[in-house]
Amino acid sequence: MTTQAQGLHSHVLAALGLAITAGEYPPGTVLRTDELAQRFDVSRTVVREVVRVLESMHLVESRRRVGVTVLPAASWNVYDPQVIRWRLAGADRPRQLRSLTVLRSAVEPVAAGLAAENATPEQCRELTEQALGMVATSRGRRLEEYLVHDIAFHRAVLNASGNEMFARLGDVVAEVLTGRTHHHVMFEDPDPAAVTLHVQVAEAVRERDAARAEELTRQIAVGALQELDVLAP
Amino acid sequence: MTTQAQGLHSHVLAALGLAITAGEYPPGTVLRTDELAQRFDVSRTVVREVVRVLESMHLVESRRRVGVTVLPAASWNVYDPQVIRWRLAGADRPRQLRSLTVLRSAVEPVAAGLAAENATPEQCRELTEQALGMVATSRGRRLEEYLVHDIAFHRAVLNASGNEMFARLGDVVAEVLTGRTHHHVMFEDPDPAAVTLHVQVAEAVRERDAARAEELTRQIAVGALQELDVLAP
DNA sequence: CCGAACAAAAAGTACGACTTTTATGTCACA
DNA sequence: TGTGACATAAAAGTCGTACTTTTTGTTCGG
Repeated sequence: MTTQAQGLHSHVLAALGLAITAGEYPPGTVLRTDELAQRFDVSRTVVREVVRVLESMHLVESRRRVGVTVLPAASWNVYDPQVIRWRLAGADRPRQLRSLTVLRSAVEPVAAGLAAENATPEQCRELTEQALGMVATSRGRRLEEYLVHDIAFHRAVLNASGNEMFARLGDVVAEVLTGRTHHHVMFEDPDPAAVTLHVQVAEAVRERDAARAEELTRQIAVGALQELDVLAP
Repeated sequence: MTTQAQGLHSHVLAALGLAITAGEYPPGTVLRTDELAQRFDVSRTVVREVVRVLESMHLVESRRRVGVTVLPAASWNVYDPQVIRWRLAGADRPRQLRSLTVLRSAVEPVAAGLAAENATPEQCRELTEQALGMVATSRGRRLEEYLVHDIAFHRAVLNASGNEMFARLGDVVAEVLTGRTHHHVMFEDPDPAAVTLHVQVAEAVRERDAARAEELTRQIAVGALQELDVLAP
């Protein structure tokens, strides 16, 4: 689940990345490549490549004569999808989910407003289609199907905004929505009010009403934040 | 300037990263490690480490029997500070600056609102201090000094928000502000209205007036966007 | 007590041999 | 002529070892 892919490299990378983001090694801990090579039973070459990647994520810092030092969480590249996945898989998943939801609540309304101005007819269609898909699957414990449409909807909004920085948050949103759904008690259907809001956002975008699209999306975001408060007090 | 640091690795990484993000290699281009090793006159070991890092940024993909394939811009990790720096150094700097400013305009107001709720006295002091610093250096072509305070101010807001995702955008904002200043004609002093707004934001945060802090920051953001329209029509 | 020479430790780099995967071309068979 | 099995080779992946470079801690002399 974490991050498969074949190859020794991936394996070691996942193991170390997960361990570090989980706080298993307190900041300042030093690791030696030789030791790691031995521990994972791979060559130093592989370990070095892994360390370089970890270094590019600012999870560790490698210095001569010292070793590989684990960096404090404050310097991690928390926007790296890989890092996000590791952290969501780890212990402080609730905290992480909250940070990301707050980020969403800032970005998505603005993105929706821009989408209303920039969306192509094709993108409008996609948006409407996914909103309708949400309606169709919003009742009868079809949460998994609903999730697919939900993710596709938000991704579509972000893409239609025409801003690449927004568009690239699609993966993040997907992770958050997935995490949220899988943390819910799976017997409850989604909030009907939220579903309606999504349909209305699609409408607003189609009608080029930027202000309304933004405001409606803001309401969705508020709902998501409140929901989070209920789950993790 | 781009990204110093010593070592063959850094050198090759910078060269390749810069070239790829500059669009020098169209997506789909395949590079072979042996060829690269020869071209940069380093060992295959070094090239492999570089490729691994590039791969973690989703700039390239390495496949057996095929080589290292350059990926389309849509899959790049555009939130990676390193990638941002490369792109800002390259040709489509204006586009990049605009994307990032739009992102700022979405995030910073919300961050300011949260800062009003969460800022520690220490953070309030820092905020005020930087705002005053901006005032002090806002006249008399002291743009470089002004920039330092401007960056520190926005960084302080993002940090005070208490949200780590926001906090980590400090570097991005720093890049944007720096880029903007260095692109301006360096004879104009900053807009006095903008300076005032910063002072007012500091006030609002100090007085725990979240709505006002948010609104004022939104005005700053609007100003930044308009300014961008003037520069890059 | 301080500074400079020194020694050791760990990462950085290089090279060469070997393994594994896989795209592609080939050949036989239908 | 088309199709599927098979062989081939190309390129990345992995490993081990030897050597270089930087950095730090220590020791020795002033």
